[in-house]
Amino acid sequence: MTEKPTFYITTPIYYPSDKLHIGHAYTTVAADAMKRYKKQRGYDAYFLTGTDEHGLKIQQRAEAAGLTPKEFVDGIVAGIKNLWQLLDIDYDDFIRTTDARHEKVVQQLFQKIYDQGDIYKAEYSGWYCTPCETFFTERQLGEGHTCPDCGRPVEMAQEESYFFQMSKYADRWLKFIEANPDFIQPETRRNEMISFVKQGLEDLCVSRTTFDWGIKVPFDQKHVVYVWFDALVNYISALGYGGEDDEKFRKYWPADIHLMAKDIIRFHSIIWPIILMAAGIELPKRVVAHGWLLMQDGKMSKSKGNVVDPVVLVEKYGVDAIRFFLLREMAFGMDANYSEEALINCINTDLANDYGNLLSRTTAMITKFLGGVVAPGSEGTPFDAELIELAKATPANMAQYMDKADIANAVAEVWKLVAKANKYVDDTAPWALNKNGETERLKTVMYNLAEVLRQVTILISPVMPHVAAKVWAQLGLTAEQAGSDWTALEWGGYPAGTAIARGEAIFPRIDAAKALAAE
RNA sequence: CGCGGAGUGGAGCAGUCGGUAGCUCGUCGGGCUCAUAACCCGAAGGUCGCAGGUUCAAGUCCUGCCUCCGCAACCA
Repeated sequence: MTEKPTFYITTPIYYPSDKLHIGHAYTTVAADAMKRYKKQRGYDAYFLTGTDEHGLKIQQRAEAAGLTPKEFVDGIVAGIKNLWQLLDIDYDDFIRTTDARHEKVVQQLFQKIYDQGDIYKAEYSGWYCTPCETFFTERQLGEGHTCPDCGRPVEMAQEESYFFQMSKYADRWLKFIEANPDFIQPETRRNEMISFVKQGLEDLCVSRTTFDWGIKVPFDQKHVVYVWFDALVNYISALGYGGEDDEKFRKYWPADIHLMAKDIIRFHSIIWPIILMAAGIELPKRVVAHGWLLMQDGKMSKSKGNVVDPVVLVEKYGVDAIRFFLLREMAFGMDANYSEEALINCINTDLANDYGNLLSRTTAMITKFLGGVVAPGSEGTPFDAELIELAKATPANMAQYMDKADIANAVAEVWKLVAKANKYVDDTAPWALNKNGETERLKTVMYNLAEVLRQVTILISPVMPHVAAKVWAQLGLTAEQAGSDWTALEWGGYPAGTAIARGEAIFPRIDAAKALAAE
């Protein structure tokens, strides 16, 4: 037995200071769809997500709630795992930065890099808000040098910190990026990162003494490891890097894709690779940044009170519909506008009218005209050839985008086939064939439609994991007969002579006025 | 002169090497009647932010300007 090729994909680890919103859901759903797609194509795909649980903000939130930080994050993490279950996220591992396995690796790496002289002690100075115990950058400050959180004036303060000598690696980083033009995607982000590094890199502050909810610096217990040196390491600590059992690390690293939103591309494409360079570890293959879901009034944020809770949407519209909408609407790397109207419109047109209705009209005709049994007839026409040709080309068309993490266009390719099938119904006019008693021809048409539906459903199931079961039931197939991976895409896989079973609409149309009024 | 992105028919977006401006939704008209008032066909609607420049030819390249958005290290 030959080894399957591996595919390792990650989402960022989320900060559990609050419930997650639809944006987090987007990142995770996208990663999940890519993992499922790779699995379909025969890869040994591994998908990691998790939470970044340290830091002052968590400590403060916990205190406010009268809990220990660990108790506090345990509660939030339970909610996050629940959300991923609701969204059908098939992750292979969930790393928490409070896991012992993670803390060990962070300390080990910190020590190693310190020992080789790339971490040094110095004074950190910045704008400090004493009540909030937080440093802010010039840009983060409010009017007249005030704290963006509490609004009180901030002051210049100093603190002893450890610094990671990133500046030393800037040239090596630039050379690496030049040699690996696809490392950062999309290209506009790559250009952004290059120009950022060319401006000159500052050394990174990697420890703090102003709070203690974090991983202790191994050789200086006063200090706690600061954010990125802690969080980013999750991608390898979860694989058992540096431990006695590092089988997963050897198998899956380097990661194929680190997926994230554009705001944290810098950390993943600059800081993380440089940490790895310093540690002598191989770099990931690609860092992919997607855009944001924007609300009518701009960026989603707690202060604007415009965050969208994915749980509510899933309960209202169903998992498949939400997943489909997110992945279809968001053009690769770009921001997209979110609105519930757009969501409903997407469900009604793409899912109900195009796909759902295709299944509905197909099963109705098979039932009415052919007594509910599908088997190919003996007569074909150029219309058939055209449809079959597109069906055969669609997987490759889809793959061309999917392999670039451009899910929206990948879905669009599948939908071209759905549209073609709807047109095929009009072109062939099965009701006329029925009237004229052209049974052989009619059988062929209906078979082709059933087969296209089978193909489309397999192709779209990484995006909508639930829909297949419903479609198979209506097409009279068991999951085994229908097939689930790309080897099942051979044209003609629908078993001849199958009795179908008409059913309820898989995606009922939504009355927009009513749905929105029910807010 | 801090950095970057965006400005294309009513809305949301494509436009690769410069060569008659496309897609989805919406609107209007027609067709069909198998279907979830769904499907199919057709039409209207754009001086491609503004002003210059290069060119036989510019949404596409160059210069300047205007508007909006994001970003400097714990908001996907």
